[in-house]
Amino acid sequence: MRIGELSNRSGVPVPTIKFYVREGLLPAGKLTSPNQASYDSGHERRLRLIRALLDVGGLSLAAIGDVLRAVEDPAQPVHKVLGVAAKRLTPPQRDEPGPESEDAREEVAALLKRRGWRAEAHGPAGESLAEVIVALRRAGHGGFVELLDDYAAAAEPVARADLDYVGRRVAREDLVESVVVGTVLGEAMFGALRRLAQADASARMYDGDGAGPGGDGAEPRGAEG
Amino acid sequence: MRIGELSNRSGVPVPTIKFYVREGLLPAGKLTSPNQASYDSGHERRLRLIRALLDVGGLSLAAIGDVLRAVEDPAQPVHKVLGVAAKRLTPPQRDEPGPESEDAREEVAALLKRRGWRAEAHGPAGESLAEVIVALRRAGHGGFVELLDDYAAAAEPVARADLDYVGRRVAREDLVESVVVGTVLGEAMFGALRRLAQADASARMYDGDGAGPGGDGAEPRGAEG
DNA sequence: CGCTATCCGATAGCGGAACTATCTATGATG
DNA sequence: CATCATAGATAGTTCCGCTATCGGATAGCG
Repeated sequence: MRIGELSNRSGVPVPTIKFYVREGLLPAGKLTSPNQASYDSGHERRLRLIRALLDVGGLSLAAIGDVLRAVEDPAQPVHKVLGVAAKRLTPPQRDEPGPESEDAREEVAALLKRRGWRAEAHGPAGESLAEVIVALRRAGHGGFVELLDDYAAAAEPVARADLDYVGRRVAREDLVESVVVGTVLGEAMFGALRRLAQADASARMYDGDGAGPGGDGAEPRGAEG
Repeated sequence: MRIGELSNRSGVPVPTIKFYVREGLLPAGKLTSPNQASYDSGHERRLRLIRALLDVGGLSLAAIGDVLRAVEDPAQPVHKVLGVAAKRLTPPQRDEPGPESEDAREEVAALLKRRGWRAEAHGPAGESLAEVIVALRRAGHGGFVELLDDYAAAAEPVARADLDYVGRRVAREDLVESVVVGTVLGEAMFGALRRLAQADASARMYDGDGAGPGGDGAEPRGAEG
């Protein structure tokens, strides 16, 4: 297919497709003549993946580029690709280290030990956890950190489900892509579910189980949607 | 204190503080003379909150402004503030609705029913869940949607923990702020934990159960290709 | 009283991200 | 043959989150 059709199918404007090619996010079409290139379903799929990671996953184009290149590189072990995805999922920190960071890092390490997790406390995920802890404390909500273990307990079955989904893949590239999609879009999915579950818990708490003081009283209907 | 000290304490440059004031994120200092204003610990706290939501939570300044104004408005019921936070947590969608969105929305409604959640299927959280589902399908990973129930099950205890934390607050503004912080920073916290748990699960799966170091960071000895 | 550091408030500029517009040359298509 | 889409290149645009600079006023010190 030509670029116009690719644009129609994917909903991405032609100039944007060209831009993505320039940025190395999308392989160029196969030139059939000096001013004509043909694109296939692989391009379409890639384009949809880019948009998903961009719009829903919230990754930057630079991050997407890194991830996609890692996915395509057969020399990259799976967990390294995941590492790239994880690193680029969170914006770069801008704090200087400081002693509070040290404390937070130790807490992360202690948590890993407590739960017997085989993960590097100083990898990207551990670092971003430490950053969150620091940020919570600095914002005056250090108490929230007490929920760490509850959160960690909930994260285990989620991670198992992720890996289970991934485990059904056969081809390496499929597998790696699944990991990335699962990590990035799964985060968005869980976030939305969590907010729904919060709404439910909040409705029960503030409306009571059928009526109640409600705290504020501007609730037209407590349930359903 | 004067602006210089506020800057030193919070680590935010003076021009940036002024900028935040201009943007309505931070109340202006109390003028003691035409060119002198004094700031208090409330300003400092607010500043730390802004930075936490910005750096770790990934909210935009505009979103933070909306949230903070909602927090400060005593007329806003708690769940509305949460709604603002939830809405601004996810970037605005840019898809036209289409039939796939309709399917996804129905799936969300069905999920809520299945789990007996009292939440609005068409509120911001429900909408973003539907968007994630659409994005997964469009990216060719519709299978991931099968994990919805596993994810939802894990989200329940997390939401309970959140509400439990929030429930310990007394003053309304404290309470609302806790909800926001919990929602926004909690998401980052869970995301990091999930990636750690994935690293653990992945290490067990790919390295075998007693082999070497797992994790997603730098692998000293090449585990594979 | 003078001196300098700081401050307020306002305006303008900057750098990065993600496009978007325009242009030329060339070949595809009816 | 005329029109149209395309490749490839360069330049421009919009938004965001600051950052720099400036004019005037004041603080506080000797």
